[in-house]
Amino acid sequence: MRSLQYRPSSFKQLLFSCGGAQTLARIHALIVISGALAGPHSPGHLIAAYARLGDVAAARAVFRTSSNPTISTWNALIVANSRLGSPADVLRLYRLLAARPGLARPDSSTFTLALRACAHLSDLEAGEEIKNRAADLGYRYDVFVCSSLLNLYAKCGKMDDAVKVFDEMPKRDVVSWTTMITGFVNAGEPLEAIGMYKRMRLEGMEGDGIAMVGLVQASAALGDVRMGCSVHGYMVRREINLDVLVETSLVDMYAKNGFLDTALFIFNRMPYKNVVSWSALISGYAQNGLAGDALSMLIKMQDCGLEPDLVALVSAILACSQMGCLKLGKSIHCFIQRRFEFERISATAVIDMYSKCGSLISARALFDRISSRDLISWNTMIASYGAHGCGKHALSLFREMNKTKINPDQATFASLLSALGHSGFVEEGRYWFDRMVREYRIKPGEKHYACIVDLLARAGHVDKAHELIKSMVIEPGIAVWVALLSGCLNHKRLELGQYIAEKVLNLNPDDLGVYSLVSNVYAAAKNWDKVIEVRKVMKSMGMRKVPGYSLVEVCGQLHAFLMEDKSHPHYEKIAEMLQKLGFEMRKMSYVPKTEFVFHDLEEDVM
DNA sequence: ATAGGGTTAG
Repeated sequence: MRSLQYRPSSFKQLLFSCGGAQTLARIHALIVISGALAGPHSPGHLIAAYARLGDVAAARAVFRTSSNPTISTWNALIVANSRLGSPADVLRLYRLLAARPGLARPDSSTFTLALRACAHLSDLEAGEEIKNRAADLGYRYDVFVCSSLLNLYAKCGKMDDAVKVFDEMPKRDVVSWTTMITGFVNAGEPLEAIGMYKRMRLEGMEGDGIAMVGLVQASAALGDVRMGCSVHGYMVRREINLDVLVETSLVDMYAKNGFLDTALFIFNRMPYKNVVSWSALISGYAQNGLAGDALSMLIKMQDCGLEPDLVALVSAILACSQMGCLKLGKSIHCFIQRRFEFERISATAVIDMYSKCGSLISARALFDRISSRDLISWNTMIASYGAHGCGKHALSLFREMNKTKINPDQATFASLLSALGHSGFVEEGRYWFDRMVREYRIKPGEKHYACIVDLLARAGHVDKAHELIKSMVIEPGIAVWVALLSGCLNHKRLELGQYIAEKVLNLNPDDLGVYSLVSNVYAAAKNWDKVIEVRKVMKSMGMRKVPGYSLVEVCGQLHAFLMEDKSHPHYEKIAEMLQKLGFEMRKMSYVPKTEFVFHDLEEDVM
């Protein structure tokens, strides 16, 4: 370093390669001693070096020593603020320059930095102003300026405007293409994103790792693991560096779509993982119903010394709702409240958890605390009422929702119709189904038909339900037929029931409950050959599949009950209580339907 | 030599 002391032009290189704060301080000292700052050399590089280390205070201090800062010196200071994540300060500095032309003339870097700050703040208005100013100064078609403008539009949900700018660009590079790809992914248009990539390849441009992240996300959104896999292979073949972000997006793509082994394999081999990588895996487990694995991963993450972020905790909440772990769910909720700001997404997840764990009151209390509810928060609360058999509450909440600016979607109606059905509100159900189609212009899907068929069939309108199915535009699936079938059973329409049962069996259901219903229909019709046949299928399935069970949490302890399961330590007491309850219910004139149930079950429980 | 695009959740 001593030999460099008197050669100020070498400082530039030195500053660029300098590693730590201490080295930088020494170089700074040398620069001061050599008198380089007083000379014609701009302190921009020194400021930039401090910016790279995130030391804005030092960057500012150096800036203040400069008497006539050039635009690069200004830019260096702006970068320092940008690095620190202070977009408001970036804009403040930009405005200072814009307001006083005598200071220094903003260049492409200045505009780019300012536009990026606007994207951070989602400030379209400021962005437009900057864009116009940039155009005036001759930067209208600058690739950097345009790319940051594209990004601003994309972040503000203005893909139409982004497309306009993009199409007018005379030159595009990998960044501008990638901005469009990512923009479409985030806009929920993965097919458009893929289309962009194809166009890019047609123009002879190769994508890099960041572009691949966009494609991996698009594959994940489409549930197209084959495509995701080929993107993965492409990166390996082209020796694109698989950094944390790329690998995390791969873990997410595989995990989300049920390929948890693959996801875990990649995850385990990641040389460096961060909180986001862990969260991606945890959410993958939770989304695939592997609640236990999700929770044990959360614990493992903490054992590795990492603090779970909100995403990991929301996934853990999801796991709790699947397992009915009210106590754990509550404590995670408290943990979230202590550490994070009140936030809509996590609140909605917690509402769902409380509801699924049986605590409807807590769910509603939290719903009332959300000040700006969105579609999903409304849908979740309406579905909660439905699941608890509170059709009235679901309907009145739905009416309240209609007073807001948020329009119900197909999920809202699926929840509403199911709520009305479970409460036996036949007329209301038919009424809202009708309005959904006519007024809200929502095309009924499988779920809606299943709800309405269930509702009609339950109320004894089996033929009407059958007619509705025949009038369906989409191919009726298992759910619809099962709804009708169960109506047939309840109303002793066994001739039709057997015909429907046949249809259901032909669709190869994957659900033991469906076979059980089919078997009951045949049993009611005394078609014993068929009963034996179906039970055989069930038996072979039972070996492969985990049968459904109910869970209840008592004092933080989970108790699971399977069909015909006597393994619980307090089985005797429980059976005794069940008998008592059955007796009480009969006294209140409730007549349980046991006539179709298998004999062994009948003897055991009733 | 300064600047633009990237990972997880209801």
